[in-house]
Amino acid sequence: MSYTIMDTKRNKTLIVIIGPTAVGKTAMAIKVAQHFDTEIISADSRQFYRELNIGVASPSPEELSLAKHHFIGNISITDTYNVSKYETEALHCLEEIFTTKDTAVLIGGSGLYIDAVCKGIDELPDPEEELREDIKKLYATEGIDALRSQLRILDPVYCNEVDLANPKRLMRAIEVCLTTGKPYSSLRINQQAPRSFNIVKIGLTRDRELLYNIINHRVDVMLEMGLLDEVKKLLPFKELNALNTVGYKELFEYLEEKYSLSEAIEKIKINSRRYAKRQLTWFRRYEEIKWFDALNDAEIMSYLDSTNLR
RNA sequence: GGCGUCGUAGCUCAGUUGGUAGAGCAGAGGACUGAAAAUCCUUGUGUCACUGGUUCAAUUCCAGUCGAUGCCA
Repeated sequence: MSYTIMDTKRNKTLIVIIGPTAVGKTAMAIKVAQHFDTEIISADSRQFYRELNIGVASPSPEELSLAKHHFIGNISITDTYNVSKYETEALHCLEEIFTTKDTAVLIGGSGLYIDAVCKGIDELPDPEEELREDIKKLYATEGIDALRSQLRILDPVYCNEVDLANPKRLMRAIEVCLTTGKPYSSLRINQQAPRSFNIVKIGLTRDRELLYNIINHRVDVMLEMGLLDEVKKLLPFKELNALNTVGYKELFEYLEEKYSLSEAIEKIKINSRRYAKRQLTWFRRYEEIKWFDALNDAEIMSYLDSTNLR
């Protein structure tokens, strides 16, 4: 019995492709998927939304036709979604793929979502909308000190670990304490979840200055492709979390005449660069990862082949 | 060509009544457990344009040179 399980695990591999925005992940994922004749699971927290296309650099219809993609445009900006749901769905999807394939490709830039699939996340309650609204209100009216003193009562242990300047962290902790009746810290076990497949991580990178040039240029291309029209249509939804997104929030400000179009475009470029930088910071802590120049497909393929995937 | 103003961090500029300088932005580093393209933290040494002069000491005062800019011809 246990023999079968072990044997199964030995034969299934998830190839995880990560890297900063605009580095060329989409194209590489397709090549890898074609090479191993398999499917792609996206871990991009903005490409989930079917209403967001140009601004989040979703794969084009042509690209989508080259390999089967999952989690691209699978939900709407009005849906409530989170890492936990994603983890569940992605694992189901993987299981499905592994019934006919030995390999699958996970690709994306959202570190938290990558980790959810690779390591799992702790059992925590989903937010209750009313409670979250109440806590937000507390913060809005009484400020961050109110959150701190509230949390100090509910979970003094977590108070010593958390960044007390970060309102979102404080609000979530309070929320979890209140819904479970337990301290948030007692539920944060951070235990590696068992996974029935092997994981091979490869990171795509490029020279920083070059990457920034690519990002800047890609923003201009997005505008040429009609990003502004896409954003105009979404203006009524600007308060949704899904639209608190680089490329959209800046153009909303332009449409509301808070600054000029060229200022908005410059801000999109700056925020995209910073996003890339934050992604790199996150990915740098991965130890079991091999980094490649994003253009070096030959080397990547031979590395993947040599890891005995087939 | 003449007169004036300016030349300080990658950019925009402040400042030093003479004791070698500081803001914003950009950039860099970091954190990250159901909002994550989110949210938050840390981070400023640079020939003070160049060459001389005065001075114990010049980025600061003086002269010249170069560059930018404005006005006049």
